[in-house]
Amino acid sequence: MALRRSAEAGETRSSILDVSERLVQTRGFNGFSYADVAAELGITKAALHYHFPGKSELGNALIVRYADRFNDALVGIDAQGGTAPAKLRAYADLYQGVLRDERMCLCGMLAAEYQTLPVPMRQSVVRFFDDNHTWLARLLKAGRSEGTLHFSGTAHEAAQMIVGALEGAMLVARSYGDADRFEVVATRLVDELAASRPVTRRRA
Amino acid sequence: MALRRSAEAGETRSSILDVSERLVQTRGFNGFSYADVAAELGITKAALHYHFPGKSELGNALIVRYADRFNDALVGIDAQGGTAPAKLRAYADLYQGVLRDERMCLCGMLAAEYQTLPVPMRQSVVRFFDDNHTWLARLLKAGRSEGTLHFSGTAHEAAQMIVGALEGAMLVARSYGDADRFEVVATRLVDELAASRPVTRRRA
DNA sequence: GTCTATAACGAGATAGAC
DNA sequence: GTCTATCTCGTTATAGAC
Repeated sequence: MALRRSAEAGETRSSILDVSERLVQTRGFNGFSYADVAAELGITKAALHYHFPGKSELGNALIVRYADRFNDALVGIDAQGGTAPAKLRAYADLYQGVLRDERMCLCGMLAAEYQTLPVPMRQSVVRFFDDNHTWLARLLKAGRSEGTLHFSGTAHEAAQMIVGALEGAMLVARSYGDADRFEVVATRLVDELAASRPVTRRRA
Repeated sequence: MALRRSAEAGETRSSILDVSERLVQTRGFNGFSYADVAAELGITKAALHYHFPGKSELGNALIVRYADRFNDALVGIDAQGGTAPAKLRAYADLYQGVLRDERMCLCGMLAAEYQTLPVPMRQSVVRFFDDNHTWLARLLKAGRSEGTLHFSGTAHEAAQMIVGALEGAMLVARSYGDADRFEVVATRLVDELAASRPVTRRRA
């Protein structure tokens, strides 16, 4: 499809990852093929197999790169300072950016297909969620300490809820082709946590 | 695989739906085949095509049956009375029951694969979510009126958040093979809404 | 209603030339 | 690094016998 300029320094490799990533995020790991990627890049399937021996290796490389990029974004949020609620909003905006591209979170998509994934990919997906939970729990603890975030139960539980709520909101919003649906939920979620209110209840 | 007794009154048809439903909920619509279903039922693929001409028809029948069953459950919750928070908890328990079976919500799974689905299936998926939002919004409004549920914004927005949060919690919990993760989130969600607290904030 | 048989296609993957 | 050519298998689907 697209014209082919001569490949330089891992350019093909990253192009393959770019196209595959978009296809997985929109169609799922079981919903795209080497042929799709090859056609779009104007190369052959055999060339793909040179860079990634099998779909399993390609899939795992996708998750690792995605998780790295996501972690970089989290570091960036921490680096630029701001209040805990602002950081939480920035976190939600990461998801929103994905959805505005008409994509599902890569790992949210793979979570749906989890039982059909090669084992290495499964581990990478779980690691992605673990990293998110850890980062969020730290943010939530800090926010609670400084009195800017309020929630019941442990920070880790709240973190799990946030990740789940954002992933689920993306999942459903995509069926409506309506990113605004996500925005409403994300705003509610952040505002609920940032709202000043008494937290006077039991834990689960 | 399973032994075959002679088919009576639509029994084969419903067996096909049962097996297919489980396969879609665990592996996805693009992750199962007629061969899988046929093997498990001990019949041939050709027999499947007699009952459901194509995968599209089978898929749509799955959603319709699932949505009907879900709606029956909602009617059941309404029928047995109880407080709005109790009904909300019962709603969350519907999801939990699915997850304890190591399944994803059928329509949550299909939402992930949305862009690869035949158009009739897409419409049925959206209808499922619409029905859920409608039912929940009605419950939320009633709860707010009687002072047992508290939330900011419109009931419909809150309903969208609840559906998304439950779907997302299922999605992630399944990757951990840990239904308890869902339980924690569901309990938090219900408790947050049932908690008596001032609602003194702006809408999104 | 269910079977056998087979068509038609696409998937993931490999060998070996350039 | 990329190609052509090919292989093997799985998938959806149909024709026609029983």
